[in-house]
Amino acid sequence: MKDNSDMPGHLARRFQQIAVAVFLAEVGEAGFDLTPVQYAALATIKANPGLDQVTLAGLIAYDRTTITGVIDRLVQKGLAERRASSRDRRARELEITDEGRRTLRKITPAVESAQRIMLQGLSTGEGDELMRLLRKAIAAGNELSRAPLREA
Amino acid sequence: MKDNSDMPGHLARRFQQIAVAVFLAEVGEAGFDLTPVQYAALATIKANPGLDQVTLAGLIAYDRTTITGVIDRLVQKGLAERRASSRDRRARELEITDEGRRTLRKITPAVESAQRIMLQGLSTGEGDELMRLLRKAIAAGNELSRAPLREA
DNA sequence: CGATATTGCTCAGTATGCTGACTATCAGTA
DNA sequence: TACTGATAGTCAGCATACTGAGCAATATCG
Repeated sequence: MKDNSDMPGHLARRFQQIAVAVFLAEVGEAGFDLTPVQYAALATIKANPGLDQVTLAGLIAYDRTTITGVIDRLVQKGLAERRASSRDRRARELEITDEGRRTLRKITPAVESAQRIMLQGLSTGEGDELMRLLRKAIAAGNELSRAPLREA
Repeated sequence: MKDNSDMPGHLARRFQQIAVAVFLAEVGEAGFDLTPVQYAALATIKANPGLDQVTLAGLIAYDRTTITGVIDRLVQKGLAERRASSRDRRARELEITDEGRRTLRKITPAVESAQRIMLQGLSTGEGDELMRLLRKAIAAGNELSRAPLREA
């Protein structure tokens, strides 16, 4: 039988597990309580003010049923707002709050530090190559998950 | 601001997301209802008969609080058995059942096919290199998650 | 215009994963 | 042997992720 470490699926799970742990550790040490998922959502809301939930989900490849709870928590923490859209009464327009902006700004060094730590065992060239290969594999498999990436 | 695709953490999450979807699709098409986590646990029980839950968790880098539920479901499906250990009354000895063995045997082609599909966008050499880099990054970060890999 | 299809969002249910706490048991030592 | 610490397992609680269903609103087409 194959060893676990010969299975890309197992390696994917393990790398993601470490990535989340490192993110939470760095961000927590900086005094913030934000998950990787919440961070990505908040940063994307800031970069695309007024976007709706489906568009947000597409931009970061989340399932639309997952995003509901994520935004609930961002709103509950006072970092984002959810408003009814005037153009489409089904949709919700998302905005970042001033506190959300402040949090993003202050949290950035910890987030960047976390990205470095995840790759700490690799040289710079190896880290770049890993990201390139991941991007390529992800692009080829984009449509295979229920939550594919969608351009704006 | 950095793009998502420059963040190893985001790429990790996305690759894992696709890997799970591909696994479930291939295994489901073969007529089985087994998650990647359940598969890894079952295969490891088969390879290490009578091992306890903490050892199993270490071998596949699961949290010990997660493994309880995973084994519950394997037992519930009739694929594994959980027995009290005679040497240590705190511990549970895990065994695969005949049906578990049958399931593993029949599911293997689907699992291997899933591993290939995850890397379908890469050449053979690139796939090998991706796995090498993931293994290296994971080895360096092994102790950073609550559920590090532990040798037998 | 009206029937139909599609879309945006939510919800119930299930399965990882984690934190932190707790019980029962075991191991080492004074 | 009694005390102390460590270990195996479970549990409650929270946060992703997914499936599948449903509701309300919009878009499309005959």
